[in-house]
Amino acid sequence: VALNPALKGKPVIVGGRNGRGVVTSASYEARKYGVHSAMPGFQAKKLCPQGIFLPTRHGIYGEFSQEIFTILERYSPEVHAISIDEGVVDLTGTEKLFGPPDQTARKIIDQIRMELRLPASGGLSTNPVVAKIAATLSKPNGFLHVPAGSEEAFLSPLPVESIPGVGPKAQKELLQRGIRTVGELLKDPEQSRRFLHLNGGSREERSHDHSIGSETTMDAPVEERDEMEKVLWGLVEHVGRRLRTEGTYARSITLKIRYTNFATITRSCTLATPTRFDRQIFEVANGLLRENLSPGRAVRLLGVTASGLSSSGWQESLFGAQERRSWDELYQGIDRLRHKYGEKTIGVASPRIRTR
DNA sequence: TCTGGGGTCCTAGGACCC
DNA sequence: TCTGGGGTCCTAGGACCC
Repeated sequence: VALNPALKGKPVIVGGRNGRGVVTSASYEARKYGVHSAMPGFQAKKLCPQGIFLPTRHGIYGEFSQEIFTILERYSPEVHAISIDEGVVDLTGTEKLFGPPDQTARKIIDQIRMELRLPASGGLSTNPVVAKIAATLSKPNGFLHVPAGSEEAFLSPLPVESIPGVGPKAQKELLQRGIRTVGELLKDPEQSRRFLHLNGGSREERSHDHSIGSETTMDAPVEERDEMEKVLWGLVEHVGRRLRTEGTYARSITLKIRYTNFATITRSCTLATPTRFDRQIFEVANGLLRENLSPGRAVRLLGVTASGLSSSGWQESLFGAQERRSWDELYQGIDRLRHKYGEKTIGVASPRIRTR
């Protein structure tokens, strides 16, 4: 709607076109028909045939995301991204500059609405998790303040699935113990520890081990090894490029295979030497494919993920620093050419790499 | 009509070390 | 004679989030 005001008030469904794929997002008008994110496209079409189906536009989302965080950072240096469109702002100590936190929070939300013409909601509390729950409850376009001291009273009547991290499985498990609300959960110390991380740092504040991955569902199931290798190369080039632009090396490579019956396996391999180079990543991923692919079964998805990332793979490297540097230079050149002339400009001479 | 793609976190078992 | 306890790393799978 920010880009096309004519869509205001219409049932808009992003993603899930052609019956393939799933819904990424749906406007409130579309949700009235039961359409929601992660729903298969054909189902959304059935529920809401008059829906306006739009393709996803990731570049645009990233641009809006940056603008959102630029606004958040006007009010505090302590801004933590929870996702592409959600952030936690620590307003501790900002009273002298901006006034009472609840007024500041409202101002932030207003600025996002006015400057970016995006709907925005927010929550304010003494704890990031409580603030997030409050923000979710205030949707759409609301604001909810949970003052200090009233946190427990606010949380107690809420269903356990209001807690971030409590999904259908956990909800069912808790129900079997007779726990429906957060208040009931709070009476059970063991279950509270499992699901409610109000102290000791919120989920989004804990240190995390980055990973960079790429996966794709093929247009049609693939049985030919040659074709799988071509797909794998595309994924590896994507991952390799991202490793290089982020200046990191990966110590582990994980291959993901999903068969047509949706059975999914992952197989990983940790290297002696961290890498960011397409050929090496491909060697590892293709080796994992060779060793783990069930013969004769058609594959619908392949994925490659790099993890155990570090910017300083050098010390532990078994490679000579010199050799590594020349590889780095080679791939810098490849990335420049691809950036300048397009992705198809330069590729490997042959996707068949001999492994020793 | 089949079910995306990007991630993080947790668990559990086994190898290995001291 | 039949087997401790603590810790780390690696692997695989699954829950969950947006």
